[in-house]
Amino acid sequence: MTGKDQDTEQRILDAAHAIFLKRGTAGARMQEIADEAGVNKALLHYYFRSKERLAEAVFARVARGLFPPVFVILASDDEIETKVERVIAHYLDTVSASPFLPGYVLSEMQHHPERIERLVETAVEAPAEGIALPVVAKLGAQIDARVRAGTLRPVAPDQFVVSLLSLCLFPFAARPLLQVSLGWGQEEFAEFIEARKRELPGFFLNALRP
Amino acid sequence: MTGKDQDTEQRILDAAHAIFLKRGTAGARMQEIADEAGVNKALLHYYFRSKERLAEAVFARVARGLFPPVFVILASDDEIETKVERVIAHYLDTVSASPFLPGYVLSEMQHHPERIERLVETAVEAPAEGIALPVVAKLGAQIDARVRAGTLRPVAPDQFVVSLLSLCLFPFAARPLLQVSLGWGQEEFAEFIEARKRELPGFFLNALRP
DNA sequence: GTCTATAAGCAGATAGAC
DNA sequence: GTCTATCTGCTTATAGAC
Repeated sequence: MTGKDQDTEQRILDAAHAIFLKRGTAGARMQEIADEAGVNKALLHYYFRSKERLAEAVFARVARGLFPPVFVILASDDEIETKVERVIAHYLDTVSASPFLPGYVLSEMQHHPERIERLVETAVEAPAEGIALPVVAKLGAQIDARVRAGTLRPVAPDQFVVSLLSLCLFPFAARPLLQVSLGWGQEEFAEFIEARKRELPGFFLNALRP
Repeated sequence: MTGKDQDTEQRILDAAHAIFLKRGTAGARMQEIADEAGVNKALLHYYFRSKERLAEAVFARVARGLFPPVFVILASDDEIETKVERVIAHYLDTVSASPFLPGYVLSEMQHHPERIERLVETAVEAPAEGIALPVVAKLGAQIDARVRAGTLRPVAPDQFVVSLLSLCLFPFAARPLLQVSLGWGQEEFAEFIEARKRELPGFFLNALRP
């Protein structure tokens, strides 16, 4: 449990992470993952038994890193404005470090929706139907109160959340399109994200003004 | 050129469209496409020579249907408000009919960015660097004029376009996640899009208020 | 735990009859 | 143009030595 085997399993998982994100699960090759990890192909099967299971492990790790942290922010007791600012800052900062991430997650979700279901089931203790419903409900109450106070424009909480995620994640998923159609390189895209970090909070909060 | 061969090529392309969108290029099998088209595997190679070429043909057709129409709207002489309303209506209407489309395009772009380049090259007569730059420039001038008139909040035109596309396309790409995490079925998602059709224009235009 | 060697299966592609 | 049959190569997965 300690020592070399722990290390190796982690190295394989990291390697699989890198390769799966770049090529997608279906396009990735076990050989390439083994090379990236600096071990033999057979070891991947020793630790994860099949490509399918390895893919599921990587997807679970990535998805758990991408969504729950933001749900925590949205479920906190912060003001709406603070939540918006925190979510935007969190996403644009963290995802900048691995720009393939949103595209990978969206792609895998589309081709393997059952993975999300399994992921939700093995998550916290409150699977029920719709793991995000409590967060949306709380957010809805918070919005309602502000609307009654006349300090917020009415907006459905699910639309609110989806719009917020859209504005943060889509630009990364569409990066290849943006770079080609606008003639950008790596640097221009990074600048675009930097500018977005500054402009998006104001844009979004302005949309919520009554 | 006329008669059966034209029909067959089209049937194969339609079948490939259906399968590639569902499974992704790497995950799709030529056999499944042949079955869907009601022909033999060998015919796919007769018409398209290789899986790669067939995939490229499908991607080109899909991408040309998804982006140019919206660029036409954005490049028109309509007022900003009208453009926003038209783009939202167009996307939410057309994409509702084939909800796999955004996820497919984003996924393929990520794994085969070179396809976008080839697509842009073989497009209109003005490839240059950045096929969308003229549209963004024109939009930028239009925004500037409105800002000087005090009837619009300043916003960078590229951020404007990306945000608009984000809000329209991301919800479809994230559909599996939304359905699972919010406990939705097909119907609830369709209702969500219907609600979005009504709410999004007001939301977005409110964000642009000075 | 980690390797080499190999099995087993499958997918893309072609040859050739009709 | 369309089919059946087949080839070739690659990929996952396992067996077994160390």
